[in-house]
Amino acid sequence: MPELPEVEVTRQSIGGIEGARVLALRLGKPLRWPLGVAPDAIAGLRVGPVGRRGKYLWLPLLHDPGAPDGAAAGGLLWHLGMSGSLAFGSGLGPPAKHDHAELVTDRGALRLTDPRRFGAVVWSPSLDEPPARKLLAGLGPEPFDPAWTAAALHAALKPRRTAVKLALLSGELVVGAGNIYASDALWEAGIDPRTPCARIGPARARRLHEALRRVLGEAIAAGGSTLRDFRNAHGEVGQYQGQARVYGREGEPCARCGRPIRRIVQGQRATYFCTGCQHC
DNA sequence: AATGGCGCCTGAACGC
DNA sequence: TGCGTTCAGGCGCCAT
Repeated sequence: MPELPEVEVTRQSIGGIEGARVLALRLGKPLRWPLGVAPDAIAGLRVGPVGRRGKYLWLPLLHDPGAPDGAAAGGLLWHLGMSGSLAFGSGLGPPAKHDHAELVTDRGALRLTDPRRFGAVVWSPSLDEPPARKLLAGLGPEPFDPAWTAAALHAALKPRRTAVKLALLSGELVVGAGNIYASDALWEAGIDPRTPCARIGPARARRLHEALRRVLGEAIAAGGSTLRDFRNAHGEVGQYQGQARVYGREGEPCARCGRPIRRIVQGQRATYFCTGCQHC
């Protein structure tokens, strides 16, 4: 579930953890990557403001002011993988089968539930040092960064020959669009998902730039998409799936031209689009 | 260098 | 309490 909107909704819903003191970090079955630090080593640290880069969450952990070793101790990089979600609260109950990480604080526990265990919690001394530096290297620009312009998108498209849908999924053009929002943004922009990137000129790049921001922004406002597992940290489902343009709507009429929406496979992933109003 | 494909895991839905 | 197959929203790694 988690693409940028779901991760951002999660970030916003765990804001209450800022300022909490870490009591313990408990791990269940192995996640995608090892934690990289002894869990005991972070006890006593304070949680700073939660950040997001692409589909990663960054939970800064700080020493108390005036501590001899400075303010920033490091932080935890969280990734929700394909099936992860976070819950935060003081009454979560005992961990269940798919709860594989839990940061216990004096304001409640932050718990990662992740059936498929493609998610991760990784310690890093900062975002600019390994392992965070390596994990975040190669990520494209943030879609809502004012510095990310239509011209920048066009320049990033120009040297690529791959299909634009696949390029969007790679996160190199811009971060955050996964399978749902890549399909929907391309419908919004009227671009066939099979179009080679290099064939997209400035006008269509501008439409795609606008479409990505619109679709991702609407999805955040809708609380994300809940196809199966996703919940925000308060346990609430998202609503975007009900307003998706094309994702998951094979055979239904296109909202713009009425033709049936088609499903194809690109890079072993489903792509949904309208043959009537999306052009190569 | 760029690109395409694989595999990590588990659970649900489907066809037989 | 049927069983085997297919599919699922991510992403690092490998071979080409």
